[in-house]
Amino acid sequence: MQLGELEKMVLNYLWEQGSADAKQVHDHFKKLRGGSLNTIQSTLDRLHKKSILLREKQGHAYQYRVAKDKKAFMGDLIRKVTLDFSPDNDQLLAAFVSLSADMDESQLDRLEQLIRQYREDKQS
Amino acid sequence: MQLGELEKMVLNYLWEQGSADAKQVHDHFKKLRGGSLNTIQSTLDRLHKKSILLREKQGHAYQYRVAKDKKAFMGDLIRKVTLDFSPDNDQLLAAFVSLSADMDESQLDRLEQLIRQYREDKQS
DNA sequence: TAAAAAACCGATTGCTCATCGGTTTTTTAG
DNA sequence: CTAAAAAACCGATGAGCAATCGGTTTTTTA
Repeated sequence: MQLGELEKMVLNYLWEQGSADAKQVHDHFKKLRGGSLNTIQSTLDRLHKKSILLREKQGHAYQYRVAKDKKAFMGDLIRKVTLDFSPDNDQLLAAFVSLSADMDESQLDRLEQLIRQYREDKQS
Repeated sequence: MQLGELEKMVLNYLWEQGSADAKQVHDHFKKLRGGSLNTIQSTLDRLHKKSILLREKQGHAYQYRVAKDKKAFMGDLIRKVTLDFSPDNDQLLAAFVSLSADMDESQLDRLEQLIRQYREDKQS
């Protein structure tokens, strides 16, 4: 399962908006990139079939929203692209630190803080 | 740019071996999954064109090796799939911690240790 | 220098995303 | 209640890319 350019844009829009129907999404994107309502419709449908979007009939039209919040979604994405290359978490950690090569002190602080927080959450 | 199944397997093999020519790669995979030498050849070529593999004529045939080590490669991969969803690093960090939800204490320890080490390396 | 090995080229197949026309179903307004 | 409008659904087309491999050219080597 692979995300296309429009799909990614739609996801970002839906995270911003919380939820929206096809028309709203189309209204937003027709200025930015054109394309018919049908294209948006089928993109929403594709994402829904992939279980990335949830939908619910709210009055007349389906309201779509992303099933997971952004950080969980990104976490899954990272795990997915990573899994083919490292069964264990150790190399994932190493990759992450390598990725952090352009992070500054404050961001490393923040990462440490997140780890602490995560440990606390875990305890409860 | 997107990696296929065979391409990923070849990459893993090359990280294990350090380097190999088409024949060696084919010998390895024909048991596991069949396929002709030509298929391996063009897969190596495709990866080479993508600049993921380096090659150098060593005697008769090209020796292929992965341009980056595994952790740098994975780091790049993570950054790539992530970039479409978060311009800033903050959400990447959050995603990573969310991904870590199934990590145990010892792995969190290890992550902290890697951060410390990274900070030291940075200083020099 | 001829045979063997390797590299290269190009065609085919099988995905999947993007796109949209047309049809059916549902909603709504008169 | 029914006709028009809106929304959903269906199916076709085109583009892009990985996998596959046959055939040809180039290079190596015995």
